[in-house]
This record gives sequence, structure tokens and C-alpha cells, in this order.
Amino acid sequence: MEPTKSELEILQVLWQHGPSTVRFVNDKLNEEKRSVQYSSTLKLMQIMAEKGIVKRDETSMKHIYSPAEEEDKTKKVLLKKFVDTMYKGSASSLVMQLFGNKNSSQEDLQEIRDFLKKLD
Amino acid sequence: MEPTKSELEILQVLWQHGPSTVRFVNDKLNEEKRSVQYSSTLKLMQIMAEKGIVKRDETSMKHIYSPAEEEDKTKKVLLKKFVDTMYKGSASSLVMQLFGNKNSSQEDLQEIRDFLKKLD
DNA sequence: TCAAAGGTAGGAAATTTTTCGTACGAACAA
DNA sequence: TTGTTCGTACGAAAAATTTCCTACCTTTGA
Repeated sequence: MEPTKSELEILQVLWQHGPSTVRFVNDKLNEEKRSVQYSSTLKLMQIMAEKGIVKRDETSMKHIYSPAEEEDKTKKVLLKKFVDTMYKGSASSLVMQLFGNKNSSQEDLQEIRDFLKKLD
Repeated sequence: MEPTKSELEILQVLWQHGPSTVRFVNDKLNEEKRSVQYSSTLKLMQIMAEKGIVKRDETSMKHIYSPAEEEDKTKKVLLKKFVDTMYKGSASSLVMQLFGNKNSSQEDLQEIRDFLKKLD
């Protein structure tokens, strides 16, 4: 299913730090993103569990949440959707826009060149 | 300001077809995206005008709406936000994910290579 | 002339998303 | 033991977004 904006923020914490408790996720959100109450984060993560976006390990009293899908898989889906809606599905258009502004770093560009070379 | 999902759909019609009436946009939405009532599209576009996302030419009775910002500028902002939130700002990560699956077309890849070459 | 078609404005309802108050149970420390 | 801390569950409110009903005005064609 489609994660909402807030749900995506939570997924990012889980991706970055691995399976976590609500407390941990809430702390990270407050540190890194925005001020939010514990019960709000809890509720959101419960909803995400209902939707099947995250799995919940209830063996311990402190439930441990983890993403239901691979980070890569989810990102790939969202990226595809983004390309489809914003660039009519043309990946190359996106890349050109991405590097259209001259100020992109040389390392980045070289990295991509190497990567493309390896694809052959 | 931040266009919502529906607002983005409307912007896309305006980008693709140029300044348009509500009627025209509504027709396109129904043809290309989803079934929606005229008054819904009207309302949304009025809201977008209030927000300053689109401008409205009221000289004629049939108001003509056009995007307030350049298509490129808006897309660039949204793309940057996407890269920032999804790939911690790393454009090259995004590109690698984009072409990570082998099935990307050869033309696409060549197009990008040429493009990168020209950047030097 | 005047009815029909097509336009805008605006309120209100419906839906989705987000936030939080509060009840209540478990763990833990004094 | 007992009260404080930390956990979940759940309902409801708030906020944001989306949809549509309806009033009313303008244009047009018969």
C-alpha cells in the first residue's frame, strides 16, 4: 500500500536504524524531523501495522516494529511512480533535470559514468 | 507552496496543454486520470489560485488559468525534495536505483551517457 | 424574448491524514 | 508493598484534502 508522508518518515527511521520500538522512532523523529507526541507516533505505527506497511513483533512487551518490505523494493516503487507522474515515465528526462544545473559535484557525475559503464 | 497530489495532476494538464479553462482541465482529468465532477475541479483550481500556485486571467468570463511558476522550476524543487527525503540528498544513489534493474532501455542509457559527456 | 447551456462563487459534507488525551496494564525501584 | 515510570490500546478531535450541491450570472440560439 501507499505510505503517506508521515508514514514515510517513520519508514526512514526504520530503514536507517533497523527494527525499533515506538519510543526509539519517536525520539528520532523529534531529533531529526519534527516535534511530535509519543502517542501520535504510536498511533501512526499501529495504523501502519494494520495496513501491513510494517510488521510488529509482540513477543516482548516493548513491541518491535520493522518494515514489511525491503527498503529497495519500496523505494523503487515510489521512484517509478514519481518518474511516471512527473516525467511521463522517462527516466532520462529525470536524470537530465537532476544534473541540469551545473553545480552538481564532479564526484557524483563520475560515479554515474562508472556505474553506466559497468552496466554493459 | 507545496502542491498536493490532486493539485499536481492539474498542474500537469496546464504544463502539457498550456493556459486553460476549468472546463478543459476537467475534461482532460476525466479522459486521462480519473472521473471527477466539474465543480470539484473548479474548486480545486480556485484554491490553487488563492494559494498562488496558478494565476488566473479574469478578463473574459471564462477564466484562463496558468501555472504561476515555470514547469522546470517546480519540478526541480519537487525532485530535490524527493532526493533529499528518499536518498539523503544523493543524486547518484537515485540514478543507480533508477537503472539498477537491467531492463532499462539501451536508448535511455545511451542518452544519459551522451548527456553526461556534454556536461564536461 | 426567454429557455437552455455553460460559466463562477461559495458553503458544506465526506474522506483522509494527523495529533493527542486518557485508560489501563506491566515493570521496576524504594 | 506501592507508587512512579514506561508500555499499549483506543476513541475522538483536529487538520488537511477532496468532492459536490446549489445559487446565481452571462451567453447563446431558437
